[in-house]
Amino acid sequence: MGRGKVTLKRIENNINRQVTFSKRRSGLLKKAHEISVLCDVEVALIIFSAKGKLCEFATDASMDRILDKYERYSYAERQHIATDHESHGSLTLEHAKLTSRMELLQKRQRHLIGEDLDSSSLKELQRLEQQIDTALKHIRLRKNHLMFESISVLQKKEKQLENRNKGLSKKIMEVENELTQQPIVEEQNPDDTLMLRLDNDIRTSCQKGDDDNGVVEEIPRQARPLIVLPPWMLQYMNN
Amino acid sequence: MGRGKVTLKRIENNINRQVTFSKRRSGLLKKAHEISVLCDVEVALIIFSAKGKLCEFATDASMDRILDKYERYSYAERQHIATDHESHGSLTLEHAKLTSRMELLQKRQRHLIGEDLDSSSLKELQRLEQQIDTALKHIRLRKNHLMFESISVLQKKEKQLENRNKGLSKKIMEVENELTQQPIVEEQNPDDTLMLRLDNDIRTSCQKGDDDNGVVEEIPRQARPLIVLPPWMLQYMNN
DNA sequence: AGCTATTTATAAGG
DNA sequence: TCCTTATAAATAGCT
Repeated sequence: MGRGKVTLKRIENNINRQVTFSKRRSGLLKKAHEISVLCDVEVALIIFSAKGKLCEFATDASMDRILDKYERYSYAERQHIATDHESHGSLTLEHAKLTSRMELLQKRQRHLIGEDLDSSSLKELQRLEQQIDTALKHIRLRKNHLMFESISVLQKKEKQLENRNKGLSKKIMEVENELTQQPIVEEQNPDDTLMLRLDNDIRTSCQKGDDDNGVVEEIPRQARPLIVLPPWMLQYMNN
Repeated sequence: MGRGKVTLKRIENNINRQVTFSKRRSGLLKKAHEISVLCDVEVALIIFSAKGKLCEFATDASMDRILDKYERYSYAERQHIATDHESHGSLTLEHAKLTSRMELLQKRQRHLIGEDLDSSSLKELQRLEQQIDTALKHIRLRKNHLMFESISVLQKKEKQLENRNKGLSKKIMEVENELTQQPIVEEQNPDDTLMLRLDNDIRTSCQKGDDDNGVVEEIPRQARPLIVLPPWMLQYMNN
């Protein structure tokens, strides 16, 4: 339909192709619309221009509904054909992969927390035991590190507070001496009464991780500071 | 284009509508094909007849690729509109959920094997340690169970073999005694030389799981059978 | 983008 | 559903 006959072949002239695209695109959209109205059917039309611009038409059922329907329809068809497509099929495929991977992870996780072991062989159990043993070492190492860190921070704070208290006491004494015959009030850090000296307890409980002997951060017994623990930390000392 | 002008309105005559649909459908498909070839663009056309029959056309890029592209394209557009569709959207949603869940699982798994602990607090580490400790107990319990089971089976077999050997020896002796002056051949199960008496080793190594004392299946020292291990099992006795 | 000669699509009828 | 044919529509090549 036009002054010349068309051969079904890509139009090489860039401009011509562009123009023809424009014209035919509108024609196609119009016809899609017409058939949908005249014949009362659902139509979805998607056109990507060479530059990647999207142009679409869909019956009022809306594009998504139609695509959804299409997916369900064609899925049902190829349910057993198992054709692997890259894109959409791959989402389904991905989904399946993820699900199975997840199941594996969950199973492994159950094993790691000591559940569901009935199906495991002796060899698998052995490997599991070793892995968990190593894990335990790492965790205790990290825990000890955190605890000692926390402890030394607290000790520093304590020192600072004590020093400040001394300074304050001194000042008060001086002030009181200046004001003749006022009774001397002894200042004491109220926290001191709550602190517990737990050097030995810590040393034992932190090393309680039996096999850890070679792994625990070794702080030489003599070099290690006298550790003073606040009571809330006691819970972390027990297994 | 036809003998009469068409008005854009649903064709009420059932037959006519059906016929027109048929004709226009092929026309539409043809035009879709033409534009895709002539203008070198991607086209996807989906038509559902009134009866629900599917009719489709897609450039050789394949329907799925184009629909996928469309999805991505339009997803980018409505990224924040957050329209929830039933199937398609939910597949994507499912996918996202699965992915994030998986990441969680993987993270937890890393923790369980003692990796990636830097971000964990003291409290978390404490819980992890307890959980793993429990897991270790369960695993060792199961391992011990399997080993003792295997051992007792082997012992039974050994007994049977020994008895059979005795019977055979006896028989041979009798036969030999019958045949005057034949030299006596001593029969011995060749496996006997490979067996190792490891009662003590087992008892110590199986209980080596330190904290297990209260958990290990207690087989009273005296009631426990003398355990004879085949050499291949030795590897499972060491940590 | 608009024009128009021409090709194409298709409505109506069998 | 397919064929025919008159005619409406679409559009190629120009401007």
